[in-house]
Amino acid sequence: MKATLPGATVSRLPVYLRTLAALPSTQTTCSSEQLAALAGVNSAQVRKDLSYLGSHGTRGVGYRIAELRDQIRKALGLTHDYGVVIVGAGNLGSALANYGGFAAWGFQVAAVLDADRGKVGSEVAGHEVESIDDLEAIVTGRSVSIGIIATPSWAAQEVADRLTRAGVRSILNFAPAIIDVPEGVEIRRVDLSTELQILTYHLKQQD
Amino acid sequence: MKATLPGATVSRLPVYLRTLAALPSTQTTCSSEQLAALAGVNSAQVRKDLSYLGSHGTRGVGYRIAELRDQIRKALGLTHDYGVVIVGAGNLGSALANYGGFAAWGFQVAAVLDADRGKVGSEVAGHEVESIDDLEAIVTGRSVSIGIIATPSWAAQEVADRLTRAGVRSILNFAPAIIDVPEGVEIRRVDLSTELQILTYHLKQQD
DNA sequence: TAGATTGTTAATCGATTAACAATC
DNA sequence: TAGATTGTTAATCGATTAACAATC
Repeated sequence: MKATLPGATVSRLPVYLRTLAALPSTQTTCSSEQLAALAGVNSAQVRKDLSYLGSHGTRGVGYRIAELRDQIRKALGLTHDYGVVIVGAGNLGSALANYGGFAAWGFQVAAVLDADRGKVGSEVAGHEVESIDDLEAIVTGRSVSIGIIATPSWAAQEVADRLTRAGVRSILNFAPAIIDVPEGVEIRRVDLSTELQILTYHLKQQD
Repeated sequence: MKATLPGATVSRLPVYLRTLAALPSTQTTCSSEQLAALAGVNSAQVRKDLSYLGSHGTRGVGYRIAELRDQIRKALGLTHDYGVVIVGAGNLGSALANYGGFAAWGFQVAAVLDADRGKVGSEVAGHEVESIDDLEAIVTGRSVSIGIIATPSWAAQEVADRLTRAGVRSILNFAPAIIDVPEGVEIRRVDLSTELQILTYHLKQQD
């Protein structure tokens, strides 16, 4: 396997993984053509992506599904569980905490934090909401490796600073703010209104 | 302005818009260098993106903030309001309905729908949850142009089919499913576990 | 004028995809 | 063998960015 995969390939691997999971369990092999159709991409792209994994399909046959699934999981680092801390116990934080898909992919919610004392102690998705004051202790003590920011925008940068100082190197930011993080920390942004605004651009184009 | 903007430019425009909004109100012009630093991109890229808009900055000075904001809004089609229907009143649907940023950018939640009769009639973010049976009537009657799918995966395709048949041409899909839509319908996917899995890839790379 | 900053070119980089030899 | 499908090449496409003339 190549030391680093192209970024576009990395972002398609999860899609392939979900596509494979949706295949009927009677099927044991799968062609790049079928995978491409289900994932909505080009079949040459599927083959190229998979070739980066050192995944060896069989010419004339296709890829063995079970083997391919394992290779993708390994490439993505999904071979063990990751502790996740959700910061912000509002509607979004609660929705995330309740998200069933977490555990299925090896993500364990280690804690749900909030700055609002009124929320601390209440229950969200089986987790007692804890105080953001304990962020550092929780990150260290519970081996948290991923932080999810579901706070208001104005609080996002400070939360990110505290997370990174505590050793978190991967952050998913749902607040509509651009956040600076030190070198070596990976941050991804999921922004609802950006998505909506991209949609409106395309709506406008159609008129 | 060019008839169509490069895709990458379209997805950066919302970021510029938010960056401009965060600038101190005493500032009236802004250089590509400053905008780039705040948005986290290259300044040549900012200038290129803005040149597509026919936006004319002033050499030696920069861009007039108010004018630039209006041009970006116009380019994105944010000059009028859009009706949005949220399908699925679970945690995620509720979080979306409660999302404050909607109205600020001209998105009006026209309805929140659910298939569960137990949820119909309950209140979510000031909206009485309505039955999914009325989807078509609501889309047509309330001029809905954007559909948000916040249902379980297995229901996502059918909801998309019903939305597009009712005339919706822009869909934001939060269900972790690949959905087929007819030509001319724009669909964007926001997938929490894909984002997390991309983060784990980078975590793995650092070890 | 001198300094600053745009708008645009041209080079580069990375991603996509058609095509096909290799081979099961 | 004949048919199917991979793995990879090479062409193409689109996006990024350094550099700088234009010009406020």
